[in-house]
Amino acid sequence: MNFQERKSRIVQTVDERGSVDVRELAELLQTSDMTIRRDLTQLASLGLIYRTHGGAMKVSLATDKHRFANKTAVNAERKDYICQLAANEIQEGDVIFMDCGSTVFRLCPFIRNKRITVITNSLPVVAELMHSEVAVNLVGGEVDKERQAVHGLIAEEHMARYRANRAFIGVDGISLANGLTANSEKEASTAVAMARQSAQVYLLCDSSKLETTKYLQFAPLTLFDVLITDNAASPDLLTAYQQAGVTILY
Amino acid sequence: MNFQERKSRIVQTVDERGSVDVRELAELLQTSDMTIRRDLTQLASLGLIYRTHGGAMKVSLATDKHRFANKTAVNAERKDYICQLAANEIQEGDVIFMDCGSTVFRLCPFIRNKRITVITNSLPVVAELMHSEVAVNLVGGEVDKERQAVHGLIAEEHMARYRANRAFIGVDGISLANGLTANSEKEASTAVAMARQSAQVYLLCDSSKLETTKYLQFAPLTLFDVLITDNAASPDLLTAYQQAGVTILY
DNA sequence: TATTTTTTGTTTATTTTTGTTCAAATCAAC
DNA sequence: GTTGATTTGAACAAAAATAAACAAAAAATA
Repeated sequence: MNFQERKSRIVQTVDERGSVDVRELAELLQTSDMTIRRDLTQLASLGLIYRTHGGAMKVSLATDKHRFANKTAVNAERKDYICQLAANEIQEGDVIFMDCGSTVFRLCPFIRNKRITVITNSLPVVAELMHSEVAVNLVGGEVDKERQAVHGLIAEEHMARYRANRAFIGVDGISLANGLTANSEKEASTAVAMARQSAQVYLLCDSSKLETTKYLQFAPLTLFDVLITDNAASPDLLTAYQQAGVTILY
Repeated sequence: MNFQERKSRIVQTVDERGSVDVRELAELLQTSDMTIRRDLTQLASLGLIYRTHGGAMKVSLATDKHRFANKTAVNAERKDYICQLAANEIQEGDVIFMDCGSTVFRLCPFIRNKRITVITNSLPVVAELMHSEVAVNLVGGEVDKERQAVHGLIAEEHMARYRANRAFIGVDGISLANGLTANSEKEASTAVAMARQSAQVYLLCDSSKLETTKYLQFAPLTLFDVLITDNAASPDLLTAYQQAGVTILY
């Protein structure tokens, strides 16, 4: 068995079974774990399979969300810490925008009992606030099933009709050099639209996202007024941001 | 079983069953409670599930659909018969309005696999069509928590932006003498707004509602083009309606 | 055949994931 | 409210998987 053949059999096996682990493949193909690992790394870089810790999966089974889920430690505590800070900023009677990011979603439990109005394009946020004290205004337009959110032209027109006291938005990446970046054009334009209509714009961003850059550069750091992050961020980094004129809460 | 697969299966199980507890999952996936808890925290932070004390729930508008579902159970067979007739009217490529009535909600299973666009103000309809072939356009505006729907000025403006081939609307009462009547002003005005924007308007109305009158008289019989009802209606009654110029499908 | 290149296997240190224990938080029933 | 049972997450330890370095084997080339 030459190594081309071995690799094609790996792809075949992964496709058949959906997922396999290194040990199984080594057994099946009568070779060492290390060789399998090397093969998997290579095949994954070609996009033929999706590499997991301990094995591999069929690409189609690993949705974007799961792919993200499988990445290292998405710190729930950090997000909750951030959301607690964010919730403290909210006043009774406020009208606030909430976008469809996963960090922003976690804000829901902290505002359940406040007498405020939330304008959002996120269906999970609506579901979460359905039985709460909060008055909800849902942004209309085309439903993006993947993100469980509403985006697009009509959605932006809708948002332009309202003025809010605060907007809470998330980003995929933020850096001093490249400003705010995102993985998706849709989320980016929604964030901008919400920011435009709000007196005070809060960026919710856990420290792991600081100084990371995603493919779409969509706004400068001046889009928001306050960056809320967690206390795991390095002090040097925070100082650098402050010197660049960014107000930080942590 | 690698850990990515485990997380996929957790999400899958939660979606299937609606809710599960930590112990069950640990048993099912042959792992420890702590591992399950860690997975749940992570998945929850991504918004894929909703973490509860002791387990997890499906994040979906469907979470509190049971109340609505109970309402739909009244005259279920008649309604399904009506919906089947309604679904037959729909062509591939159509754009249709669906309002927030319980009869109209039951149309969802019949259109899951059609390549059409649905414009609706009903959150249960959106939840139901989230995982279907149908493209969904959600009407924006203030969320009416009691009816799980969107109503109001902005909602009507939103609907006025679109033209549809067909509208499927429900009413609480219909009679030759009083025309269309409703229990709620909100639902009535939505129905009228949808009718105005559609080439063909279908009224879905089980026979128990024929010749009943509710408190709000909101439109004449000419609002709609076709009345779809069930075959439990008395022939005399149907004849009377036809003589009054109503097109009936049953 | 000898030499180079490529591929594979082994060892080791590092990283990631999992399991256990225990104090604190949460929930439910009173 | 208070109590008591259950659930939780933090800390730590154990297990598993990984990548890097290097050596051995196989293949390609001269």
